[in-house]
Amino acid sequence: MDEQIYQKIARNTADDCITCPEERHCLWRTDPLSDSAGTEPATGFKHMRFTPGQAVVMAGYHFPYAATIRAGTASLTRSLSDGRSQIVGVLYPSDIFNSRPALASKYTITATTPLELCCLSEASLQHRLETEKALSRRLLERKLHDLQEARDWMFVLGRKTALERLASMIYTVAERYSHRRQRSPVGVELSLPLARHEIADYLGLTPETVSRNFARLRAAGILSTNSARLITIWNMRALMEATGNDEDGGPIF
Amino acid sequence: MDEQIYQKIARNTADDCITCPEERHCLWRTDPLSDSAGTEPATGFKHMRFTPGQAVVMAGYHFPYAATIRAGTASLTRSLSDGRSQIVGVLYPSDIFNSRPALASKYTITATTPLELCCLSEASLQHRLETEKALSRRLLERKLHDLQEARDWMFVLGRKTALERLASMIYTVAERYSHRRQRSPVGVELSLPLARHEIADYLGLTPETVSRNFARLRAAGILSTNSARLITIWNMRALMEATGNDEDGGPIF
DNA sequence: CGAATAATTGATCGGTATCAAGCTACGTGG
DNA sequence: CCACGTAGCTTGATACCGATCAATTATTCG
Repeated sequence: MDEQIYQKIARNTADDCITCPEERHCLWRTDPLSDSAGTEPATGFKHMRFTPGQAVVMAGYHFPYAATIRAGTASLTRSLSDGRSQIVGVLYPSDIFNSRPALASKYTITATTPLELCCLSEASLQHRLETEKALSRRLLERKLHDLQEARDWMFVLGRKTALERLASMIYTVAERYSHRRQRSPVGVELSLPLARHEIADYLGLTPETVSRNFARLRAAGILSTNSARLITIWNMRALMEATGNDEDGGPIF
Repeated sequence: MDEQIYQKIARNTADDCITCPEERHCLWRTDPLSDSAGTEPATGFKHMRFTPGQAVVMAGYHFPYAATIRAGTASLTRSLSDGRSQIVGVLYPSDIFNSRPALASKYTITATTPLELCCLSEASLQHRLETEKALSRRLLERKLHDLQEARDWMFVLGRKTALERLASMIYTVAERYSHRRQRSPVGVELSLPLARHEIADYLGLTPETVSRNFARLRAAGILSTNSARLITIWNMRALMEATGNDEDGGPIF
């Protein structure tokens, strides 16, 4: 897959960062404190859309852009030829992937909801990394955060029970979307970014076990499942307790 | 714990980067292509030693240095108050940790063998990040590598069997130390960086299960255990196959 | 409305945890 | 140098959680 193919996918020929819903958190934004602030309008972006289930990159292939998510969610998946697969990261709006576009991707990246990307070519990325001093620092901060997230999830996969894993995922999603979730009279309604089999691959479980543990959370009155993706959390406190995490992350003696 | 306490631990008052075994791979080295090359000799380092089992930092506490490993190994551990714990990373010579010394550590960092660190204070780190252009790029590359390692390990924890996990760990260690491992007439002898209970915490298993699977690898003639830490690998190919990984990491259709 | 796909529920199996008992290696002191 | 004690490692018996296989129900989409 080369750059030409992706040219055809691009829907927005004009750069519309001004109307971008993620403009404030976008890594590609020109820093107001930067030397080039104002002198050079944001340029060189390519916007792409993908439908749920559609692969953005296949493992082992080359995707010639570094990208941020404008809207929707995507998954990073590591697979084995025997069919086992594990989602090693879920990407939400403002997240970055493929930060070294020159190298082949080690993961398959798949849209899990309707997805909009904002892409920057290898050349543009290199140019901006050299001219915008703050960009590499911002990128480093972001990747340090991703690293911490990955390591936190290693604990979930290595040491938590099925119920704790599911509760952990739902709680994380609820926190991630806390600024935009819908409040119904009593509960908190939210749309999960993953289908059941994707949740299973994220939690290191089977879809059946995920289903059974949704049933347990329902039976405990913690949440209800309105449709496959849509749930209402009735007791956020109990959900938090079901994650198995300590009350506060403070030091332990 | 503040800087004064760590002053006392420091054994080497002089900067001996010239004699450092990791000098070639050290992140703190002054880049020969850098602007300040030669003008400013490496300075501001503090060397520390720790004995096996000794904690370098406790989770929730502050360690006022960014550090690289000169010699030995250390573990990054995430723990819960109910006793569950998971090693989320093993640090080898030339690895970096605590790259944001201003923040409290989320992990407990423990020496798993006799450990020698080369530490750089927050102030020195900031200074070097600002004056040495290449440093932040090198640090970013390093952290992107760590992130990939963490995600690869997520697959191990989420989807592999006990035997595959153990084989994966041993194979990784064998690769890591391939440049310095001892070759006996037939086998490859190597010293594991972790004790059994630490291996268990790294693999998301119990020490009993780890032991049983060492027995299985022994029975298969793949390796022998000379002492708790020292093993001889007789069949590297079979060990690789026991990891469950695909032959090559290429794309799958 | 009907077909295909996804999700749920049920029954059984198996792998790893747990509980318990030796064993081994190492350090300490006589 | 050896007796002893301790901690870590190994091995055994049993239990349980989640996987697997199978059937049913729900949902989505043409």
